[in-house]
Amino acid sequence: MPRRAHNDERRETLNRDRVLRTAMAVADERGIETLTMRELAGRLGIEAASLYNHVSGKDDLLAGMADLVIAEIDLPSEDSGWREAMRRRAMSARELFERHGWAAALIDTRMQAQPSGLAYADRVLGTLLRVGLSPAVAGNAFLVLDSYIYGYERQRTILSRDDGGDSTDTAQEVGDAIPPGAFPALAAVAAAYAKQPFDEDAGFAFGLELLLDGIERLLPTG
Amino acid sequence: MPRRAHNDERRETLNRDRVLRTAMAVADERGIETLTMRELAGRLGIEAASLYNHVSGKDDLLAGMADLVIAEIDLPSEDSGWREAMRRRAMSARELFERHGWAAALIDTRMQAQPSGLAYADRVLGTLLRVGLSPAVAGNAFLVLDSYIYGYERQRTILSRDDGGDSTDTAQEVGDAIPPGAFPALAAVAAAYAKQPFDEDAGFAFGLELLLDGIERLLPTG
DNA sequence: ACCTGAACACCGTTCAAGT
DNA sequence: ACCTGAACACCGTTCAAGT
Repeated sequence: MPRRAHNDERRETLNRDRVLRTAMAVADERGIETLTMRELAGRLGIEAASLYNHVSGKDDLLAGMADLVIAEIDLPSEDSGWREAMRRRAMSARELFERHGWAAALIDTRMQAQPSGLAYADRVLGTLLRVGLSPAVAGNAFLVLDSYIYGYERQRTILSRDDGGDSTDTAQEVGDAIPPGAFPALAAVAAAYAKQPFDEDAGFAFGLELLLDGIERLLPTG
Repeated sequence: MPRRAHNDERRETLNRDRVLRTAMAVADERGIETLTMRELAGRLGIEAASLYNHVSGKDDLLAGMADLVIAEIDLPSEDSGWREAMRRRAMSARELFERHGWAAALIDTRMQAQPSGLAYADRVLGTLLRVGLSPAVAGNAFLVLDSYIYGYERQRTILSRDDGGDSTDTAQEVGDAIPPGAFPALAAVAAAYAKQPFDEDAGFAFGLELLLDGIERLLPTG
């Protein structure tokens, strides 16, 4: 019997954090629609009713997951340039959605209600204020950027099916599903992507840089 | 007994369309989260089980609602300029969200699976192809624009609470909720909006025109 | 062809009872 | 303080039975 195992956390101790982490794991592995109180309890080796000792209900559970997931978004250090800072947080959010496919939907609904959401907004707005935007303009820039960043994720998932298939497969399927001759423009685009896959990163950067250009023109020095 | 009433439709006849329209009315009035099969059936004066004669299940019900709601988006006539066409459909989508607050979430998930969604995509892509964009570029432009249009709706609803209160009230609440001194940038922006309300239309147009500018630069003649 | 009644398998949640 | 067992009010859905 070792005095102290390398792994110092006692796995048997159940607390709010372990409940939330396990819930995230369930959502990652089997999808957030399979996350029920009974399923989560089973994973933790307890009864569903016991969960209410650690979270006040399912809404609190989802709020806690949102809080943790927002905290995973990497906010670049304050000394990097504002434009690079906006680019990096956008990229970080997109990486987050790769790890947690359910995150975008949760963040949409609950961003502003979580402590980590306030910290996130404050850091972003602080970066924009520091380079000379007025509070009102900074707020607008923040709104426009995040509309695009989070909106892109939703549209993107429409394009490439949830299945592992890449965008050429999806384009092929869409192309096949179109009644011949009915939607010529859509068929042409689907055919183009079936031949050459859509570059999601480049597609995202295209819109992002346009918005950053516009914000840059609002800076006092520019 | 009149040979034929002005109102030719017999209100008693239940069919898929009337089920879908009633479901939309429930979602409009009480929110989509209150739309249950039992509630809908009650509105129609039948039992929940009878709904399955007209829709194959709740998923089919939501798909049908999405199809109808996408069809409400006004696609401008083909002879107007591409830029005006993009502007008009964006405005039309935003008006749609005023009528049907639940529409954005449904459209996100189901746009591409509905006949009206295919028609919508074909019309938009057709407009972009006609002014000389390649299929691949047109697809990217479509994705970028719709990311912004639908993303803005989600971020906007975060800003202005679902309650009737306008954005100054929300800003005031946010400002009050912030621990004093903790989030100075966020507090400054909230204070600015508490004094002067955020202009949602102008804020939306700011980002939209930036994206349209960028797309315009990709045109062969530009 | 359309509707009903009753049931089924599932939810989130509550609460008295245990330890 | 934390867990269990059993119940409650609700879901979506199925199906035999009616007309």
